[in-house]
Amino acid sequence: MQIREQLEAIVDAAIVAAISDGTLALEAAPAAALERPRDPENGDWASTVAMRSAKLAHANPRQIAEAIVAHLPENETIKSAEIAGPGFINFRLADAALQSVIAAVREQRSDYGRGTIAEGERKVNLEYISANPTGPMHIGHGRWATLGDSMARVMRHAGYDVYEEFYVNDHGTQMDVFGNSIAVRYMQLLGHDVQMPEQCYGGAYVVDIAQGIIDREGRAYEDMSDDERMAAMREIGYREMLDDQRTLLERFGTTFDCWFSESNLYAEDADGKSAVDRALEVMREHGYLYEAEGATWFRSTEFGDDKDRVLIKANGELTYFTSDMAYHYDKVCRGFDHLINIWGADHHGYIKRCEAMMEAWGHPGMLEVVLGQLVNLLRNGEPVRMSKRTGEMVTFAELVDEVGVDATRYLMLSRSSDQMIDFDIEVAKKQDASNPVYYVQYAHARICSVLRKAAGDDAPADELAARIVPADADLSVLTHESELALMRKMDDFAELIALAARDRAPYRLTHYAQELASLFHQFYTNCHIIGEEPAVQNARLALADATRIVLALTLDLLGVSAPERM
RNA sequence: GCCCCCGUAGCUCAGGGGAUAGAGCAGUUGCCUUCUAAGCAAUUGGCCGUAGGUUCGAAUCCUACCGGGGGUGCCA
Repeated sequence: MQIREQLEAIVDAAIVAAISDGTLALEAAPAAALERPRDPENGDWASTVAMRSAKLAHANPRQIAEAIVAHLPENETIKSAEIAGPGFINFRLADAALQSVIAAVREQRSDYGRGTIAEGERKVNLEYISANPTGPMHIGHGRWATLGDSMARVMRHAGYDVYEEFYVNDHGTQMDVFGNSIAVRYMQLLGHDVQMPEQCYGGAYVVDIAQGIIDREGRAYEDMSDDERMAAMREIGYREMLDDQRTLLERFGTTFDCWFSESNLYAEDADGKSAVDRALEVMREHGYLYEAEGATWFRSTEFGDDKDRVLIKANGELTYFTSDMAYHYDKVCRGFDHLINIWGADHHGYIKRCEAMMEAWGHPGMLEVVLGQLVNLLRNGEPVRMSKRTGEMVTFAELVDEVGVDATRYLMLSRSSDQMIDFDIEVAKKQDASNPVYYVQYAHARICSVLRKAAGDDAPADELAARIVPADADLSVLTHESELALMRKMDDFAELIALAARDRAPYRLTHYAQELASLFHQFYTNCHIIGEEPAVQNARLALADATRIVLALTLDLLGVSAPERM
């Protein structure tokens, strides 16, 4: 049990006791209302319950606080409880209570801070990136990749059952346009005088794809009809783009449980019906479809949307929204408790209609859209739009090539998703103190170095720790302020995970990692480890090892590596 | 017009209704013959955009306004 939970139970008991013997005039027991004081002078934990319940209890907060303190049961957790200011109850923890964190971390290892989520909320579908397979991913996709991946890791640690999904938009006219773009380039490269039509994909990568086809298969497609050639090139280009995306994301450490193909929504089953047909049917049964101006509309204004939305255009084609409706209907049918989509801020106008369709099916609130603000790419403070190599938009792949996975992930994650990011390539590349990722990794590497030194050999850190740090080390000698501060911070971990998961806010872990690293560096400076008398050395090694475990775990949840040497 | 995000130190940003608003960077100054100086310590720096409201208590919640960014297709 976490220290906070123990303390909460003790305070709850005191409140109940004060109420039952009439000292406190309240009908129901208020919550313990514990928080970490900003200033450590005010104790390890503080309760604001006295001030919160002053009105209901018709008493002044300090009196209430006194009543609660007087009823605190015997325990080994609290060293002192004093009343301060307008009615805070400031608790100081017994050293032994704080020290128990070290044993807990070293025992639970990568399970430290794991939580549980109740059935009925647990199964979550998380869809993110979903870049079109018609071109390379850009910087924004990099942000969603990092955010989605880390969110999944953090939510899993908090106890959610997260299913990660990438929606592949491989249906629709854009694919034909893409195929045609490659075909035109192909013919041009073979010396034919054909013009690239308007609204085609003009990027250099399209030429690369066409050249690749020529390199592998030569003139095999030269004599086909335009339609046949377009269809063939569409398939080749699609495979190539999808492979590129998968390869890059794997290298970036982001994997999916499912790559969901949009075209599958149009595949007919034994009854000759597709997922799209069925989704439309269900919506019609619910009575939210109508015909007007030759088109079929979804009455989304019923649920607060600005205007109704077209599903079937007057020319008989389906809109993109119809695909999305079928896709989400499919997700609902697959039995998730909750659906989360990560979108760029430029898609925010699309949210209302999607929420509307969920509500129309009787699942209000089931879809949650996490909007991420966009990324501005800079180099030395100057905006960069163009890649030096291609003269086009800098791609995500180029960014990872230049900056590296760890620094890219850390910087993308270090800001709240509703904060716009100015990503400066040159700053990201710096391997010095201005780059927080190295500060955190350095703390981890430093601990590993201490373990190596203490053991006298170069085995991996886990092995060294198991060998040289006794599991039952006497921790009572750890009473230095920088030792206690480190333990307090580690005790905050479970709560951090629960909050970061709840708020879909993995960026909080970057701040935590920096704080923990900073506290370790202070401890390292103030408290020597190797060469102290054995009891002290063992206890400090245990503390350092626990810090190593929590740092590595935090970095892992961010998808950032924890190097043992730097 | 309507919708979303942002406005806190010179810069980039934290701040789950609580005490004297924090961190990193940048600036200044110290600390390596001892476990990694990619480190530590000290110091400079604030009408929390403005005005109201709710509250015992507001940077935090509500309303209006000001400033910056984005969105508002029978496109995909």
